[in-house]
Parts: sequence; structure tokens; C-alpha cells
Amino acid sequence: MAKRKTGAPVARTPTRTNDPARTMAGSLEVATAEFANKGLSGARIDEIAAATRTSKRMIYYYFGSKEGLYLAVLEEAYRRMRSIEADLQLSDLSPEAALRRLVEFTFDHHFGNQDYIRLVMSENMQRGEYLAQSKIIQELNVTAIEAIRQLYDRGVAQGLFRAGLDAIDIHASISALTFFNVSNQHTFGLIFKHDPAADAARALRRSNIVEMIVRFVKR
Amino acid sequence: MAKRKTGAPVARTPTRTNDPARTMAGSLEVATAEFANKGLSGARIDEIAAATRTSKRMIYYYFGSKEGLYLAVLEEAYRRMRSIEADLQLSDLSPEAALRRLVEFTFDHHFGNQDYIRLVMSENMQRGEYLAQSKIIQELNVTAIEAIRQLYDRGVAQGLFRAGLDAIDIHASISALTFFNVSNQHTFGLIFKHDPAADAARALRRSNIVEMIVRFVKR
DNA sequence: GGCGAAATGAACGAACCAGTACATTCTGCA
DNA sequence: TGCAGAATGTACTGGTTCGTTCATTTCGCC
Repeated sequence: MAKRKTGAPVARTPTRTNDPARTMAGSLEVATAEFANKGLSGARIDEIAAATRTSKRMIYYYFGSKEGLYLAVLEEAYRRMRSIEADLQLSDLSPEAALRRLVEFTFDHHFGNQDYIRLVMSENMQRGEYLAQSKIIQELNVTAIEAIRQLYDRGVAQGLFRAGLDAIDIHASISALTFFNVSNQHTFGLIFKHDPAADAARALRRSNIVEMIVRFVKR
Repeated sequence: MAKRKTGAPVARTPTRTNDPARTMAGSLEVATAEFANKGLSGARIDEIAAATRTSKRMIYYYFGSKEGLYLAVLEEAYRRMRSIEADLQLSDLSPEAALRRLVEFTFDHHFGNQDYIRLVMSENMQRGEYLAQSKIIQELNVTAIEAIRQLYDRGVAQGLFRAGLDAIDIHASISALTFFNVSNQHTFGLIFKHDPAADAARALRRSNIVEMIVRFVKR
């Protein structure tokens, strides 16, 4: 468990090990969970520091302020999201299959990354104030839109999809349906179907969402 | 502007007027805006008090704690929402017309009550912790579901809608599409179509959402 | 018209929390 | 191998914020 630099002087009491990269990465990871759980104003720097291998002093050293840390967390979350989304290979599927796969993937992905969802919710509560400061965000949704546009255009060309739709609009619908499913699970799911067969209910919801999008696009 | 109880003694300097109902109502109104704007942890009791005709002392007198005030705000918001939703007269429209009207209404209503949306977002950030304490909430969505179920059953009976769908699921989709349109406007709208012709874009979005729901339900 | 309870006002306190001053240790490089 | 700058530890502070204490005024009611 104890970590000791090889060849480090045996003397000296607990020798410190400088590792900026680890320090920053560790802070970011803990901060992501904290901000996702409690939002910007609810999060506590002291708590983040306590859960880290490092100290509050270091967080301010690297990120400057609570807001700076929050912005770094946000950017990192978006970055991660984009890198995953890029992996989808839609071009070698038929338009409809590609669309189904995209929706299914988005649904699963949102469900599997609730911290990301909560960060986005939090940022919307701040009216996008911090996101507006960041360049990196702009690129994210644009690539998602592009994927849809290509797939959609193929579908129209083949006479499978009806023409005149907007890729942005389709993207908005997919996001809305899959995002809400996670973001509002507490106020919405509170009323009905609780735990019993939650997996089955989710699978049903998933297929309904796919169906809804496909029906909207098809001729 | 100055208020003076009729027949009150003319002597005495600024005579106080006890008015519990006004005090509570005023506090609730201001608190609603504050909580909607900044969330539970971001809101400040002192700021709420400062914006009221009354004092912080009174807020604690009536609501006990910050959380108590928050819960009262939440319940009041839900109550108001329910009373408005009940006004919809769907039974004398054809099933499809009724469905369209319901979706349009929900869309407009969410757009016009952004404080409510933000309160719900906030509550989801708290994982529904406070909503769970409240009885009144349960009833709200149930009536909305009932309205859909009736309309849907009529449509199925007339052979217009396909059978086998779940009213809750339809409600989820309507809510998701219309809620997201407001809740995520900042992180989503940031990238594309800004102010120019925002109204036109919203109208288009609205009709697309209606279309999507109708297509999903129809045979 | 007076009495007890409800309602209100002003100021205070104790905890909390973002951010910092000061001192020390490590590390790459000359 | 020694030094300059980067990285880190400790302890503190100044302001904020929820909640309360103490005292007073108003109101319903008999």
C-alpha cells in the first residue's frame, strides 16, 4: 500500500513525492463527483480536499478558485463525452439501423453517466454561465449534429425518410427523451413504478423512445 | 400607497399592521423566485427577507427553517400547476385533436412557467428528497395521466390509435420533450440558433413535438 | 377595555467556508 | 552539487449565513 520512490533516501521521515499530474487528476475526479452530487453552490471545497490525497491549498494552486475548479470539471466531462461519442460507426449501417443505434446508444450512455447528466443540469441552473466561457463545448454538439445529418440525408436520398426535417431538431428530440429519463427520474418516477422490474421498465422505455424517433423521421 | 387600518388610533408613530396571510404569501412569492433562480443551496434567506415586506424573523416563525420554506414553495408550485392543468377540456374534442391540444398546452405552459421548471430541476438535483416528504405531489401527475388515458382509450376504441401503449409512457414523452425545451435551453441552445427569430424557432419546435407524439400514437 | 396568545422587530452569535500568508520541501537543470 | 522555481503543508482569517434571543406590539375575544 505504501508508496516509496525507488532509490529514494531511506533517511528522512515520510518523504513527500511531487506529482502534479496525479494531484490535478485526483482533484478533478473527486470534484466531479462532488459537483455532480451537490451542484456548484452546494459543493464544498473542504469536502473535496478531504476526499483527495492532496489538500485544499493545492486545489487553489492549480485551479485558482471554486469556479475555476467547476469549469475544469465541466470541460473535462464534456471532453470525455465527446471522445466516447466519436466511436460510433454509423456509416456502414442502413439509415434506419443507424438511427436506431444512435438513439439506443444515447439512451444507454446517458443512463450510464449520471454524473455528466447532473453536471449539465447544474450548469443549466446557472443559466450556462460557465459553459459560455468555454470554447471546447461548442464543438461537442456540432459533431453529434453532423452524425445525424449524414444519416438523415442518406435516408432521404434512399426515399426512406421524409424530407424537410432539421438535424438539430432531431438531435434535440433524442437528447430530450434520453436526458429527461435520467434527469427527472426522481420527480417523475416518484409517483409510479418503483424498483420492481425497474430494468424491464427501462428497457421498455428505451424501445419506445427509439420507436418514437424512427416514426417521426420515416416517410 | 400608505396603508392604514380604518379607525386605527391616529396617535402612535408608524402603527404596525398584523397580517399573517399577507406575510406568508409574500414570503412564498419571493422565496419561489429566489429558489427557482439559485436552487436550494444557492438561495439566501437574508436576500429573500430583504425582498419582502417582512423580516427574516417572520420567515422562521412561519416556516421553521430554510428547508421548510423550500418545501412550502415546492408544494405551492405543484398546487398551482395542478389547478391550471385541470382547466383543460379535452373530452369534447376528437382523440387526435385532444392529444394535439394537450401537447401544445403543455409546451406553452412549461415555457410560460420557467420558475416551476427550475424548481423541479432543483428538486431533481436534491434527488427528490423534499418531494418525497410531500403528500400533495402524488396526486398531480396521476390526474395528468388519467387525462391521457381517457383520450388514448377513446382513440383506440375508434381505431385511430394503435393499442398496447402505456399512458404513463406517453406522458413521459410529452413531459420530456416540453420540459427539456426549457430546462436545457442554456446548454443546448448555446451552440446554435440564438436570438434571431427565436419565436419562429420555438413555434417550429412546438409543432415538431406535437407531430412526434401524434405519429407515435397513431395507427 | 383588558387579557392571553399570536405576530412582529432589532440585533446578535456561532458555525461555516472560500480563500490566503507563511514556511518548507522537492526537482529539473546548469 | 547547488540553486531557482515549482509544488506542498499548516494554520489562519474575514466575511457570510442560518438560526435565535430578548423585547415589544397587535388582535381576538370575553
